[in-house]
Amino acid sequence: MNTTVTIDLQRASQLLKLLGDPTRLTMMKLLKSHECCVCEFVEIFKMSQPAISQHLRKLRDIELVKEERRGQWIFFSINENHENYPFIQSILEHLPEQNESIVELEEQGLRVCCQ
Amino acid sequence: MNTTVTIDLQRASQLLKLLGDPTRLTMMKLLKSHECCVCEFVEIFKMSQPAISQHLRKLRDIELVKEERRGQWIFFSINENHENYPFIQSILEHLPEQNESIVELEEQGLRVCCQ
DNA sequence: TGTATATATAAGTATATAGTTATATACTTT
DNA sequence: AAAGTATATAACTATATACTTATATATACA
Repeated sequence: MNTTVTIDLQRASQLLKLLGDPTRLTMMKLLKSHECCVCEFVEIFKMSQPAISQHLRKLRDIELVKEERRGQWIFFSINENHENYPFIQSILEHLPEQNESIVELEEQGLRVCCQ
Repeated sequence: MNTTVTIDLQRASQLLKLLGDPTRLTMMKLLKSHECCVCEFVEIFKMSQPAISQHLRKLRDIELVKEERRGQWIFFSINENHENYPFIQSILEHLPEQNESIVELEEQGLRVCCQ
């Protein structure tokens, strides 16, 4: 009896295509352990705000990430309830931790905290 | 002590981008358990020979697959010695077996055997 | 040697993708 | 209410991608 959950090939390739971009893949790895807002990503990736926003939209459209507004900021986090989260997680496991980017942000006083 | 082997993010996204195409992803899953030649893929995917050949070239360029000529045919197989094979394998594990395509080929007498 | 089969490659084309700039929207603060 | 900050979206552009068709190459076989 085989109880392994498999993912439809079309679906899997769609997810892999989305992760097949260095910016989005790094975002996912970062979000795995830290909530981040758009302006933090702008700083981390040294990319324009619209470029970051568009990457996040793709991740959100397929519901890999959730967003939550807190005041001016919109915080993004991993959607652990995603149907294919185990698949995503098994991919992210192979990637190096990205804590340095967060530490750098904190050192520069650019980490957004709005509690 | 953390002994997990991680993959550089640039490298990982490059691999994921390659797998982020339904044809190539299915090819990889098929090759995981069966050697196949170009003309078999042409039949399975109902795609033109150059289209198949070009997908296989991308997989071969990054050394995810090996090729071996036997007479007229060139057989492709998974490169289990690829540096990132564990990563690739952990992805393919989540995909449904593609044995049906092979069985169909055999039923139609289109499976190439050249021993 | 000539013809058929299998595969690769080159060149062209349509579409997808990732960025850009400009502008709109939403919230905060004064 | 006005100005500032954070984010989203629209429109545009350059490049990448996945095909196509035409042709070249390699092997098999009569």
